Amino acid sequence: MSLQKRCGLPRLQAAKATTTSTASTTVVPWNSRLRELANQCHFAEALTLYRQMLRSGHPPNAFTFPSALKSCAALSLLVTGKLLHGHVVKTGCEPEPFVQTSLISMYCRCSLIKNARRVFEDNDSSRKLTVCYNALISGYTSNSKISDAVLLFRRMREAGLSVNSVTMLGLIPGCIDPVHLGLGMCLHGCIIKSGLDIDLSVGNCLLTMYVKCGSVDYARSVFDEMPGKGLITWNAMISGYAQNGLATHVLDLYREMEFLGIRPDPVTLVGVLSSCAHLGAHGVGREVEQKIKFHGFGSNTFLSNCLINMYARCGNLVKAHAIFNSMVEKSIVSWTVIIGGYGMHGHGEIAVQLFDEMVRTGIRPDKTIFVSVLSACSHAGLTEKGLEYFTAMERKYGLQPGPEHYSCMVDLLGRAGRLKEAEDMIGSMQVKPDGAVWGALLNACKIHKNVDLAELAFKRVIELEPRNVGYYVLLSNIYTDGENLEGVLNVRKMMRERQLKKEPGYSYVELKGKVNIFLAGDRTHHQTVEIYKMLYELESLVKELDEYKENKIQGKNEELLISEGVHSERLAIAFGLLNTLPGTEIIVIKNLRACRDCHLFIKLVSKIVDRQFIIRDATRFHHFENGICSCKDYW
DNA sequence: TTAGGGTTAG
Repeated sequence: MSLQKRCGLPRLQAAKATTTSTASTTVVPWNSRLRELANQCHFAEALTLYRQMLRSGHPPNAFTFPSALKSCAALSLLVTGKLLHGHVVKTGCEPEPFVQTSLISMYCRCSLIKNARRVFEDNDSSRKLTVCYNALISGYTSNSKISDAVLLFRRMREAGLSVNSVTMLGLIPGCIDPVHLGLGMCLHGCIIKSGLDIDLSVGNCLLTMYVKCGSVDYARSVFDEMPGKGLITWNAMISGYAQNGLATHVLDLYREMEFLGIRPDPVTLVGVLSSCAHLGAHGVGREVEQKIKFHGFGSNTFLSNCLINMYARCGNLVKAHAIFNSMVEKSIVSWTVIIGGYGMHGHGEIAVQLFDEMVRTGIRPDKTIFVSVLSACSHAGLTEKGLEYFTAMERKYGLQPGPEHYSCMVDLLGRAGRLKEAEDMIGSMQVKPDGAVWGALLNACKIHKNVDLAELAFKRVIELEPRNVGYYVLLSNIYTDGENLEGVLNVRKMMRERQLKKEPGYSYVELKGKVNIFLAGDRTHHQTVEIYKMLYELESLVKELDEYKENKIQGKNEELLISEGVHSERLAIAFGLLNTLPGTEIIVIKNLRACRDCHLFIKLVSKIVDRQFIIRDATRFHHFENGICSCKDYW
């Protein structure tokens, strides 16, 4: 069957299109409508109109093809695109630079770079305009062929063609990988030299490039130096900070934006909410929820998903579930975040029920939701259920498990004490195990005090992630548990040799929408003097407690022999006490696990002052029950 | 009348 018949397009009469012919004047209203539809992203309708146009005997001309080809490109309709190419040739429109550009762009969008190149090379060089080069450069970049894009860029300059902002917008996204940062910086130099840095889109694109390369400081200097910032600029910087885990920077920038009276859009608020979730900044999150209502973004599924995630991570599952229930259209992400929320707080049964309910509503699970549900099973001790889901994942849904699923399974079996099965599962993996898989086994060895297997897991995990301090700490703690001092010293020696240091622990308290961060021994806060005074008083009061004194004297409970010190948690507690009224709930968030010492300190302080303290780990809520962490930390 | 580009959740 011919391509034309397959696509339902009528045979085209050869008709030379010139702007002066009588035929072309009759097609003007068709072309206008076609362009209108394509510009409004009604691509399928645009192609239907194109077919109608041909059937009614109106031959297309050079003004018809760009809109039709753009529609094919947007819908990735390569067969129709090739057919249109045939029409272009038949009507003699091929040399037209605008048509040529549209053809190049269509082939690039359909990932047929060779055809795009052929169109480009087959044409007379005198008709190759900047736009043609731009289309092919952008095509190379979006098909991960950055070196070809650069070669073409050089050729373009050698041909004496002018380079404009769109050329740069085509090239820069090719440098979004840290390995291409050098090239990106060269382009940045070129941009400044040619004065294109004043273009808002170029600035936004450069900023995004630095963000994706992880060079947030460079991104910030581009941001600061941009003469006119648009909403996209603010959003790019906010989501850039969020993607790089710099949540406090996100909140500061959002405050600045508010101060300047710039109205946020849903994209801004997505970045802000993900940072609130990261920090456990419940208050700012609530404020953002009000803003969402105020601006009428309530029906935005992205934002609802972010709100659910934020409330769930801040421990407010009631609110998270209420938002989830109120959503008219729930996406798979909505189900993933609510299931993940219940899972991370140890409510595995609810997570499992929700998963089954989702499947009943006809949503097909994807790989990500299996991570949520498997990890929920693992934290709630639902071992058999987890194994059942893991089998169904491949057999029923045809999803090949990745390392992230195996690490959940190793964790699940490991926590249940089935260490041999966990080890065998790693051995049976179709994909290469990553650090998290061996790390899960190492963690299980700590729980079940299996030193031999721990040493093997440590050996493997260190091969994969030699600079991850957490694993050294874990092994050292395993040795401490087994009273193996030599082992502890060996780990410390290894760390010294490799110049590894444990990441400093910090704590934060959110107050009146501002996140107040403290490091151990921190003296940078503007209330430092009052905080230290308060901490000193608290420590003295704790020692006065009968409970403390009695245990100390009789040596009944070693746990109550807490040490003195300016731990970050204690500074956060003192700060919270200074700035809140009696009866308030103070949530202290930790970046790493809070030490047992600090949990005891909080417990005793709570007896003296009328405040309710909750200490939460920013990423690992499941280690805490009723605000008390069950993990020991000997460092 | 015509083409090429930048920010978004689990």
